Amino acid sequence: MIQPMDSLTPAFSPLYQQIKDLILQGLQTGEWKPGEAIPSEMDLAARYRVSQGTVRKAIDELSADNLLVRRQGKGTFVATHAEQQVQYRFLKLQPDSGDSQQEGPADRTIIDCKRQRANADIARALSLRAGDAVLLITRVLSFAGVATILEDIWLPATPFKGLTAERLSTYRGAMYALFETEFGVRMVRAEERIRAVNPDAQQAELLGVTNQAPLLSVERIAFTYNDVPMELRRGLYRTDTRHYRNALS
Amino acid sequence: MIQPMDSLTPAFSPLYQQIKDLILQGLQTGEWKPGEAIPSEMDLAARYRVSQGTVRKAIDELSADNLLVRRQGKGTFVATHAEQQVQYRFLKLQPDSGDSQQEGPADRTIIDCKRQRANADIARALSLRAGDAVLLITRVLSFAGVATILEDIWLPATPFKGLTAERLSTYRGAMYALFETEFGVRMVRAEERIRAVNPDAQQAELLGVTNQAPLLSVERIAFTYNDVPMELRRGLYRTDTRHYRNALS
DNA sequence: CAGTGGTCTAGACCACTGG
DNA sequence: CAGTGGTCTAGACCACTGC
Repeated sequence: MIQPMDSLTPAFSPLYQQIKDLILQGLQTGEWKPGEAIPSEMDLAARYRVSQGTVRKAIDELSADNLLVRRQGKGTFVATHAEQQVQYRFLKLQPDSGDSQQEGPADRTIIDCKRQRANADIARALSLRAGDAVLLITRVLSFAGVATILEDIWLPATPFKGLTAERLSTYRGAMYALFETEFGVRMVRAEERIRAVNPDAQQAELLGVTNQAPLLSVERIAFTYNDVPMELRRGLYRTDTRHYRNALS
Repeated sequence: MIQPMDSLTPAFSPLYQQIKDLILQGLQTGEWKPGEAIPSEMDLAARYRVSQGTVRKAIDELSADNLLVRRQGKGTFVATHAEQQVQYRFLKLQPDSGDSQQEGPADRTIIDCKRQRANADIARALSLRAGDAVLLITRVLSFAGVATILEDIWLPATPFKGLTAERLSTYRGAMYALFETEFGVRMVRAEERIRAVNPDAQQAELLGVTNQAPLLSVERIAFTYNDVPMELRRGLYRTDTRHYRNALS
């Protein structure tokens, strides 16, 4: 039940926070799908019996978290990885000079896609049990013809049942867009751990470098709604003509 | 002059944006110094002849940018690098296991602090002219007794006139806190470019690693108010027991 | 033109802090 | 207790979109 602020209620939360949670629920249950419009602020205000300003504050925060996108005059939309200007929203590797837009899309080569049992590490990262089934995708990204990123991607097998190397190869668009449209899994945020490492012989071969070449090791865990981890990525990045860019504030 | 919204005015901006700019101006001119309280929302509303809600929206955005900090019941304060829980606000290197808080403060050793003329690279990064005077500080940070970070820090000589190795060594607290209190320079945001590299012989020596050891190269430009660059840092990070952590959303 | 989000106001009341 | 920021409302009007 929606409750106005009240210090006597043991665990009270502001109204806008409750509205935020209700909207979030609509997103998780798929009532509103990525790319679709949610009801207008006035409609939501009527539905939840609160003022438009309260709904507005809830939507403000959700759109600050990149879960919703407001478009003046049109409506408020569920954020999506498809139909986005930038090809890779979470990839921070940029050319040292010039714009990553102008050089055209990366060339993606699937090396492998197989079913495995998760070891302890993988299971912990994905909140699974050791031995649970996972998919392991290995691929290489090349920019301007140069192999630059080699990554292993682990996905829990159940939500991604039916994903094949074939489907990955033929899909045009970001992998996260495919996850949305084919499996209903939307990645919302991610955490990365970065190190400097040397590749092993096989990795060096795939990236066309020696095994003394220093590479960036980027381990990413991506989360869907509700902070549920749905992907583990371990990438090796060449940084001889590119760099990982980060903004601090 | 403060203007309400009006489509006929050629370059109009929302009232709250104008208030935001006015507050920003007070921060830049030092009317309100780091750590101090700014006037209450009601006072500012009266001063600028707008409603409290409009002031509130301006402060909301400034505090989202980490320029102000709200404290319910007390007031709104100018953000500061001093009196902060975390020792290093911009340093994202964390121990692989455990908390960076519990292991105690880093040991800081100043290797060198000298006056130089900026070369083209340094000058461009700091928006100076080649040949302008800069300070170059070289230091090593050690965690739990292990030399982990070696960094060169370039500062424009004029605003930091009088900074010495002696002062840097004796100051207890973050370097950015010293910049605030002694030179009135507050760092507001920063950009980093990260690569994997090998050290040269001298760098390897200072970090106690071989010159085949892969290291993180972190180049940071820090900005004060108004996007003015005031510091260039080039750091080498050991990542054998630590990692650079980043949150993506 | 109607419908959407965006701005602004005035006023009420709540929650938190410190004297 | 007074003073601060935090929440919530109701209503007005502006700016943008698409029909």
